[in-house]
Amino acid sequence: MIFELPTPGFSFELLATLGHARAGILHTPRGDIATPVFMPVGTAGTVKAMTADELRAEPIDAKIILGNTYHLYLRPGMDVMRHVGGLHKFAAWDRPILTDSGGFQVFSLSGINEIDDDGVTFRSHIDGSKHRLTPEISMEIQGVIGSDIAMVFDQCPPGDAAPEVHEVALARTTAWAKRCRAVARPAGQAAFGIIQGGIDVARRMRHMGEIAALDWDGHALGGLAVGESIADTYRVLDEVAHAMPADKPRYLMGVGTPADLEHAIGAGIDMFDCVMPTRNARNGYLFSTTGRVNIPNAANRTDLGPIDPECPCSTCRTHSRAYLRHLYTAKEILYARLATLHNLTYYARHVRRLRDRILAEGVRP
RNA sequence: GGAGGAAUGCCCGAGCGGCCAAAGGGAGCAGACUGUAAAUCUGCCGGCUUAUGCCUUCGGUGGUUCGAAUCCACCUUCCUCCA
Repeated sequence: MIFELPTPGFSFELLATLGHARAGILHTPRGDIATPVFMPVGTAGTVKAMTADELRAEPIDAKIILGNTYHLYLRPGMDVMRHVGGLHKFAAWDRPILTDSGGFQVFSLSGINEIDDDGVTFRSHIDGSKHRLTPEISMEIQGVIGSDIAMVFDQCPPGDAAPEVHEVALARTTAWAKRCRAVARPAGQAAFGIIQGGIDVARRMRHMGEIAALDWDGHALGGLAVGESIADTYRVLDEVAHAMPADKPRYLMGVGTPADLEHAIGAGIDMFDCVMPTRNARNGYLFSTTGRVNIPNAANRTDLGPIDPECPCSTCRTHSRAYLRHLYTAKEILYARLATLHNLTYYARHVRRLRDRILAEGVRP
């Protein structure tokens, strides 16, 4: 079953469902994206430590990656971005790119910004200079970046925020979503709305209604895994995800652990992004079917086995835990590359395995 | 041969009478990381331990003192300068 999305060139094909879980294909002008999908995060125009070729090649074979409005706006800046003709050419990435709007930075950089109803004034984390981000500016920047999927500029409150804070953020996010919707986008750029509301299901459902009414190409759940308990995260997913419009892709922003992904897919989510595989790789945390591997641990000092005996990545096929531990300990640059390659492979295979199960055991819609 | 200087916990290195089990850094050990201010950050790091507790430590031996890593004497080792 194929659903045409509002933006020309985009459609969402549902292949199978298994309970609330779904397997499908998001068709875009720059290529198909098999869902559920994990999107590696490339905030500053690079999935840290990886080349575009490595991301495209098996076993990672990333169909889409992320970029970030706030970071790319600050550096290299929009003049450079215009000059080079957008992020695809700049980063030599010809597959789809999704850009986050800078909304998450309203949360993560809350110490250096001021929010008002019109937008957010940031202090650059690079040089302290002041910058303004509004829904219109965010969409304009995402247009210059030339991403395939733009996200609306939202306000993401922390997990422990009071109800009043959520209500204000909700009203703002809806108002900002309408303004984002009104901005003309470059041809071939889709846009997703973002549903906030914290861990209150009723609030979430209410906001979903407000956002879904604006005719997006997809919908995202924002503001989860931002400090609330895992139980709360899962409860919201269980009650909200399957209620999101079924004819459009459903994206859970910023999540999560392999277990989180499995749970969320079961709840009906189609798309994910998270810094966990890349950041944790650099910080010594490697994923394995045999359990987590803290590579700096002394236990790995003389272990000649691979990180994961079942992993087909070149890191696991070529190098031992002992060697990786040595590279990590010696702060060798190669470590970051080998570790990131492995963790992204683990995530890609994890999600593909879950997708295959839905296709094998599910039913055609 | 003579004159100075120095020896501190795994390493480097502060301390120069009590607030010193001894700053700081490194190494080591463990942990955190969820729309990336992160190749970052946190904790432990003499022993026993729940400890604001006890025990053993600052080259060695002896001494001064209520009290010494800190002062004195001698010894050992190393460094610099003069012959």
